Amino acid sequence: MSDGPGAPKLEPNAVVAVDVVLFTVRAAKADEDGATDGPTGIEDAWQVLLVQREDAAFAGKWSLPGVLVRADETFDAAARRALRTKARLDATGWYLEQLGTFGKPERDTRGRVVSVAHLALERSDELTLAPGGGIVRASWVPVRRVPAEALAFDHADMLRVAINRTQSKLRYSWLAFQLLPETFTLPELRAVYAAILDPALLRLNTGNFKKAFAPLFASGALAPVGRRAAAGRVGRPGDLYRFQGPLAGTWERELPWHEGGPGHAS
Amino acid sequence: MSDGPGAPKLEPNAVVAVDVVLFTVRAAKADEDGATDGPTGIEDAWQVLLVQREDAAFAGKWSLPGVLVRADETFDAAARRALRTKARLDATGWYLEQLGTFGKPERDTRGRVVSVAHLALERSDELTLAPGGGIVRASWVPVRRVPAEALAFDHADMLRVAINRTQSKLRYSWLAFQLLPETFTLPELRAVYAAILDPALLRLNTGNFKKAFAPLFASGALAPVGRRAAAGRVGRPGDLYRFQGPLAGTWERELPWHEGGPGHAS
DNA sequence: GCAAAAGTGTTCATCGTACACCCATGG
DNA sequence: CCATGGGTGTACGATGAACACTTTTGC
Repeated sequence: MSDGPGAPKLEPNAVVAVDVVLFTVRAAKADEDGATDGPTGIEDAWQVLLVQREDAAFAGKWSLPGVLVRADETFDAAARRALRTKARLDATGWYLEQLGTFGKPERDTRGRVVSVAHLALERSDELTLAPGGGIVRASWVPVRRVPAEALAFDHADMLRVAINRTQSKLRYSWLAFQLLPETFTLPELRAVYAAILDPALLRLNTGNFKKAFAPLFASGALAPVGRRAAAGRVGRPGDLYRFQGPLAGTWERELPWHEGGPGHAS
Repeated sequence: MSDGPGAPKLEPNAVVAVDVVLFTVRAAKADEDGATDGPTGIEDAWQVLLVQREDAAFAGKWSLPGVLVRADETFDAAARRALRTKARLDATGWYLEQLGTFGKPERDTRGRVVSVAHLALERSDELTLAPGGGIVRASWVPVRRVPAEALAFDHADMLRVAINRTQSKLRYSWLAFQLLPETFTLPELRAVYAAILDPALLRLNTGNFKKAFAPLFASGALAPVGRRAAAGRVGRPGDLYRFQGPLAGTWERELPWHEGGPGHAS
């Protein structure tokens, strides 16, 4: 609802906040925990930013970075401010979209708090996290290892919605390129899809993977640069590519590999 | 954001409301305007509920039904209440989902009004509209004939989002059945898709249309009843079917007919 | 019986998957 | 020079679109 202009001011009836689910894809850290990995751990490369607040009342609880929305502030601005003040991240220009609004009457004990959840995506190679005001810790946590119980409020619900949205959107949009550097190799691109959608994609034939992007190559949205990718440990380094298409665009058709990974025929 | 429990009450900083975009598919009315139709007019069958408020300040403006959210009310409940109090519709059990939240600081002159837009779908054969409190008119308006300028506030934005969401969701979910009676014919089902997605679907071969629902027939979610459909003007009446699957489910694959209608080959 | 509309089955082209082969780098 | 991994091209099978044919109604 929204009422007539010139009418008397309305009485505020709720507290409006924003929370941000910031995803990234980064090498699954083997530090800190030492060597606990069995397989490659590509599925742990998909990570989310979580913060831990000072309040003793929240001992041990993680939460998504969030702030109250200011009087003259858009949701978008508030979401970026949340990243700045809670994790010292400059989110200017980052991909950011609204996820949905969570407003169950009992979700916060301090009154009717309505939170507009947002989804943000950014590559994190060059980012450094630092706890902001009222925060003791800010960390990247593998999405699939987030313990739902350890999240404050209904942040587990928000995360679940963010996961679903990201996975679906990866299928019919060019979201993946937002998680890669300016230039990247096809194997790196494949890693993003594998981390978020299905690890089995890593075992998919390289040729078939490239063919899925044929329309992008045709339209020039995805263009090769110059060979070398600073050779890795072994094997031929991948060719470098650059993405220069509209991020918001959608595919004409869905991506070929549906859930369950490759190997459907025969 | 959301802060610690046991903390002092937070000061409300905004007015939270809900608005509802209620869609239906009904025979494009030829009344009122007399005979203005050239072609079939199937695209006018997709209609949205709009109301006109008493306030002189809004002379001539249409808006989506909406209400302020009460202290202990969920968004869902508020949205259904909006339909009840503005158009005398009992929306119990209707399909209802959250669309997104609109909160630009300047969208309402009476303060910071944040509106959670909702999408509702229901068949309207047995519905009767009646203006509710503060409303002078409640009408079904063909979606493609809604003049953006005639809508109050940012309701045109909400409608646009609702249109896109409905069209996409029609492709990978069973939303269409929500707009049909208990039993219906395949031609009626096709009419829903044609009205919302593409009129060209009406010229699509009946066999191919049915084949698109093969997985539904196989799973038993879509089952035949008994032949007769009370013969129409001419031609053989369609077989009657009943849908009894989960509404929220999604397809394994996308629907075959992509935008642009049939006739892609040769 | 003729036109119109619903429903059934078949054919053909397209596209996704699998597979075989070539190229480049590290040890 | 051999193992490993990236890149290219080809062949087969599944599926969607077009079409020919049957069934049922109104005039």
